[in-house]
Amino acid sequence: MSVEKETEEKIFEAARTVFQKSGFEGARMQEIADTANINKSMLHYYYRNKDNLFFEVFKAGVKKIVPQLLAILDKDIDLKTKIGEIVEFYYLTFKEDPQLPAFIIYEMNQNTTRFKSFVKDHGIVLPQSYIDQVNTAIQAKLIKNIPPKQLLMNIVSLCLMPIVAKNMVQMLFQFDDDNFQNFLNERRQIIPEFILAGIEYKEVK
Amino acid sequence: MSVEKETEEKIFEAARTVFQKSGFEGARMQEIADTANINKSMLHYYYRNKDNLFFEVFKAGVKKIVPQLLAILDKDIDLKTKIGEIVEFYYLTFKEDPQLPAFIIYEMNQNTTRFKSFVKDHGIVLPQSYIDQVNTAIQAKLIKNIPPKQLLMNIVSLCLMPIVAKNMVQMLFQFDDDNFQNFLNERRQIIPEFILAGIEYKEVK
DNA sequence: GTCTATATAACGATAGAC
DNA sequence: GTCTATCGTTATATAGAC
Repeated sequence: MSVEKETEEKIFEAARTVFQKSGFEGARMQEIADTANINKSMLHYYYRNKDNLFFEVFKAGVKKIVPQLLAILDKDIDLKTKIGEIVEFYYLTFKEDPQLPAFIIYEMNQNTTRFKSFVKDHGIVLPQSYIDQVNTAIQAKLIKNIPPKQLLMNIVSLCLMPIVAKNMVQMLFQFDDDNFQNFLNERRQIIPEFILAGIEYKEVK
Repeated sequence: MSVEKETEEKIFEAARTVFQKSGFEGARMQEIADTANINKSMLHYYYRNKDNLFFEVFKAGVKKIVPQLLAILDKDIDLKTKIGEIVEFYYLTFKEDPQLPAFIIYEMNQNTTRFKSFVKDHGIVLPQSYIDQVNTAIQAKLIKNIPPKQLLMNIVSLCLMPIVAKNMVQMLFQFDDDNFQNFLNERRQIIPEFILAGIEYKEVK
C-alpha cells in the first residue's frame, strides 16, 4: 500500500547516481546506501554484490543510448529527417541525464566483457537498411561519397563529444553552466546543418 | 654512468601506463611498482603519495593535448591548413598514445580542481586570433555563418570521439584492431573534407 | 636510495538477532 | 526484510634496518 518507492528501486536509483558520478572503482557501497537512505546490508540483500549492482546500472544505461539510435537508423525515412531525429534524441536524452554517455563510454573501455553479453542478448547490430540508404544516396549523387560508418561516426561524435568532455569544454571556453547549456542548445540547429553541408546533401524533389 | 632510466623516470612511465589504463581510482600503487620493476616504497620516496604521482601524470597528459592545439589555432595560416594540421596532430598523437584523451577527459570530469591550477599556471586561453580569423572569413563570405567555438567543437569532436569511444565503436561496427586502425586512418582525409564542406569553405585565390 | 616489515584505514561482504 | 556488529581483505602509507 506504500506510495514510496520500493527499496530495490530506491537502491537502483541511488546506484545509478553514484556509479555515474564516480565510476565503478570510485563508487562506494556506503555512499549508495546513504543516497538511497537505507542500510548498507540491504544492497547485498537485493543485489548480492557490487559487480551485480553495477552491471544492472550499466545495462540500463546502454539500453537508453544504443537501441534507440539503431531504431532511428533503421527507420524508413529520408536521410535528412533521420539525422535530425538522432540529434534531437541525444540532445533530449542527455539534457536529462548528462553523465550517462561519459559513464557508458568509459566503463566500456575498462571492461569489454560487460558489454559483449549485452550485445549478444539484445542482437545489437548496425542496421543494413542504413548502410543501403547511404550507399544508394551516394550512387544517386544526392550526397558525396562517404563510407556509411564514417558518416555515422561523424553524426554521433558531434552529438556526444561536448557532453562527454563537459568540464574540458567549460574550462577552455570559459563557460558557466548556463553558457554551456546554451551552447548545447545552439548545436541542435548547427549539427544538422553542418552535417548536411558536409555531405553536400541534395533534397529529393 | 648508467644507461638505464633513472628510477624516478621509470616510476613516472609506469604510473602513466597504469593510470591511463585504470584511472585514478582503479590504479594500484603495487601495480605501478610492478610495472616499473621497483619496490613499492620507492613510489612514496619519490612522489610522497598517490595523489601527487597521479597529478604529475595528469599534467603531462594535458600538456600533450592542449597547448599544441592552441598553438596551431594561433598560427598565422589559412583556415583550411589550420584544420588539416589539427587533424594530423591529433591522429599522430593518439596513434602513439591511444588512451590519453579518454584518460584526460574522464579525470577532468571527476575533479575539476586538478585542471584549474594547470590552466592558471599555463595561461590556457583560446586564442583571439582564431576567433577573429573565423569571423573575418564569415564576413568575407568565405565560409558560412558559424560561431567559432562551435566550429572548433566540431573539429575536435570528429578527431577525438572515435578514440575516446574505442571499444564502443569496435563493438558496434564489429571492428578488430586492424579494422579500427584503418578506420582512423581513413578519417585523416574524411574529417578535413567533411569540415570544409560543412562550412562551405571557399578558397582565396 | 633501496629494501622488509608493519601500521592504519577503508572497503566489500556476511552472520545473526529481531 | 531490516538492522547491528564484525569479519576478512586489500589499499595506501610509514618506520626503520642496511
